[in-house]
Amino acid sequence: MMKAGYMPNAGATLKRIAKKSGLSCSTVSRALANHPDVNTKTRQMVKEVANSLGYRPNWAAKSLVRGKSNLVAFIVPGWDMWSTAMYETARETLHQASFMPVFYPTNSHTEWEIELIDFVLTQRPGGIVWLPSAESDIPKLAEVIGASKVPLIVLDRLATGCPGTFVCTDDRRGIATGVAHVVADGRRRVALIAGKHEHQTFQWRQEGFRQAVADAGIPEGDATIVEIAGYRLAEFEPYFNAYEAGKRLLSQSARPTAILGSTDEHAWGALDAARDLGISVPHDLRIIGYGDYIPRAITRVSLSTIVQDRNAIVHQSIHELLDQMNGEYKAENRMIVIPTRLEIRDT
Amino acid sequence: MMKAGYMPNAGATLKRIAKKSGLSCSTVSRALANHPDVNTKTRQMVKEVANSLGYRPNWAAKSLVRGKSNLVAFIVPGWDMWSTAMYETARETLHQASFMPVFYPTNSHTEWEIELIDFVLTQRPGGIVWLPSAESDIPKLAEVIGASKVPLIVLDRLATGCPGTFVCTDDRRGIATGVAHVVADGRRRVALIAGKHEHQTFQWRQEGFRQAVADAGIPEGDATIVEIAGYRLAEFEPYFNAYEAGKRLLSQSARPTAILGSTDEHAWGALDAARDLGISVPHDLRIIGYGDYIPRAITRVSLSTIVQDRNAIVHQSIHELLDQMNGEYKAENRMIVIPTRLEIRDT
DNA sequence: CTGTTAGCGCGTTCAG
DNA sequence: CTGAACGCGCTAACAG
Repeated sequence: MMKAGYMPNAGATLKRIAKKSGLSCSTVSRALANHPDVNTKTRQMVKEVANSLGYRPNWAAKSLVRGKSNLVAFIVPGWDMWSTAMYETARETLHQASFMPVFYPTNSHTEWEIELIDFVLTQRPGGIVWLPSAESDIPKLAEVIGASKVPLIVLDRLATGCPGTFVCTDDRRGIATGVAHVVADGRRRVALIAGKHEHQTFQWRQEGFRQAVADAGIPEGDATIVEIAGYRLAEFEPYFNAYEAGKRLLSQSARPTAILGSTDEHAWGALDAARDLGISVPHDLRIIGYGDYIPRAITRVSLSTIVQDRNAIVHQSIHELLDQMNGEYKAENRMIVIPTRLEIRDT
Repeated sequence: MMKAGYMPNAGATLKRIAKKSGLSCSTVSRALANHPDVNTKTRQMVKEVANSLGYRPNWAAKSLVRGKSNLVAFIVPGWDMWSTAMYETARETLHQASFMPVFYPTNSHTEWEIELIDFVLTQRPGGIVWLPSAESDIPKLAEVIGASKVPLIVLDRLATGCPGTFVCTDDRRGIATGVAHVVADGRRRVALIAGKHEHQTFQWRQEGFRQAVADAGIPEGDATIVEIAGYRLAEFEPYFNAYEAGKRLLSQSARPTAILGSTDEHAWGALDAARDLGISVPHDLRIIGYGDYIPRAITRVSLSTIVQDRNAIVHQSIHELLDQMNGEYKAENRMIVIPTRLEIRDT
């Protein structure tokens, strides 16, 4: 019995189609599923009846009987254009494999991410692509997802003890490329504005920075790392905090001649700090971001950045996920590293 | 029988909990649903067992037996930050009403939007919030959704024959406010860069413009409307096309001294055209957008714009939707108009 | 090629 | 307060 309010699709169901066309449920089911062994005429007829009734299959029933659904859940930061684009890119491939990508935006609030993942598991998805938000309690969530045995891809983070596949970019080398570039450009006082979260990937970016300045023979005092707090992308916290950090850095007597960000937002904050202090970029200051997910069409300045190759990341992820879903299990904690590419633009 | 690949939650189910705790399914069901007439101790025990088994209810089964699901589907342009923010705002309210908001991003491709809506209906959602993408075939889709009898809110568009509630901003007056402002500022040659789609809401913006310039006594030749094509937000088509249009407009001998956009992207395109032509904004040219959904933190220039009050829109929409879902049906084709507010910033 | 039957996991009667 | 039985809409196994 429908409860109240509305009667979905006027209650068009297999049974009703069966009755109206004088067939059995199974035949109707087979006809609509394009099962081979069903008379072409029958199929035709069934489809017409279904159409006339405005039939739309009941997804819940299908998932229930199958023991799992055809969903592939993208649990990703909602405000991050990176993730939206990723979803977009993944769609076609998944669709061909008759999976339905669904986008579950997180908002850098751990409690919500927990609740969301809980709900997603409730839907028995065929697979999960997870880009943990900066604040999420990765170990705990990883355990939960792990226990559910759903095929899992974790993006841009490392979650030890989590049974999925990790797809990251080469953080250390990425940042190092940026440092090498500005050093080659004659900048000998460099700074990194780094996010203050403990995710492995951000630590690697710091490591890459340290290593690179050491390799370049830059004295310790001339290489600064500023850790800033602030996670909420939606409120642009990383940007605003980086702005403040940038102002402080650039107000020093011996101010840096190059600033790298461990994300694009960080670099952007520094860029605006430079503008407001009247420092000319790139002449007096080089600025390099990391990620390439700020839409250039509306920024009026093209940020130079270490590009994370979205297409490669997504293709690898989806490929890997489909493999996992097909049971072609590869190994525990497989890790796929995607190379980065420095792209020099206006800064 | 689970098919293959994985066994969701190690197959923890009501029955298994029942067996392990020596109770019946129904008791377990009631206990977990916090049904009042169940012994407190029993409930306690059941919950512990459930927990130890890593039980997670099966969403499909629940939806199936209920005849509909607890989903509220947001079918909205994925690249539009407006919609992400909206989803975010709606979340809490819906959650309290024990609905689960789910975000289904569209991409300005009609075929995909059709497919998506088809899928969403398959999930028997409790309600739908729909912001039709620029290219979508509104009448057709409206009919489909209408036939499903799912409570529906349509945002920022008008879909005649569609049985939902419309929530729009006051387009005519909004644009008119913008025109009045620049005229009061002494600008007597004004242009509107308008999207070339036939959605009612964009027509209204054109109407508002025409009326306002007439009211201001501006001669016909000094008021221009440029219709531009290009829908795909993800590729910033509106921006790029507006940029070209802006260049053309501003290269005329008697160039406009104020340009309004019928969206923020349009205004932004004009703004960049002005920059590249060396025209000083706002001194020699005023530029006003519509919408206020370009994130100011990364644009380096704050666009003056006619603000669509997101909060009001969302609150009204969700309120209305919940009413509809509770069966408090109001009228066919109710229309809610949210006032706009001109906000003057850098342009 | 088609019909019959059973059961997916859960909520909901109706009896106790 | 608890249990037994039924059915939601659909697919799959087995007969014919």
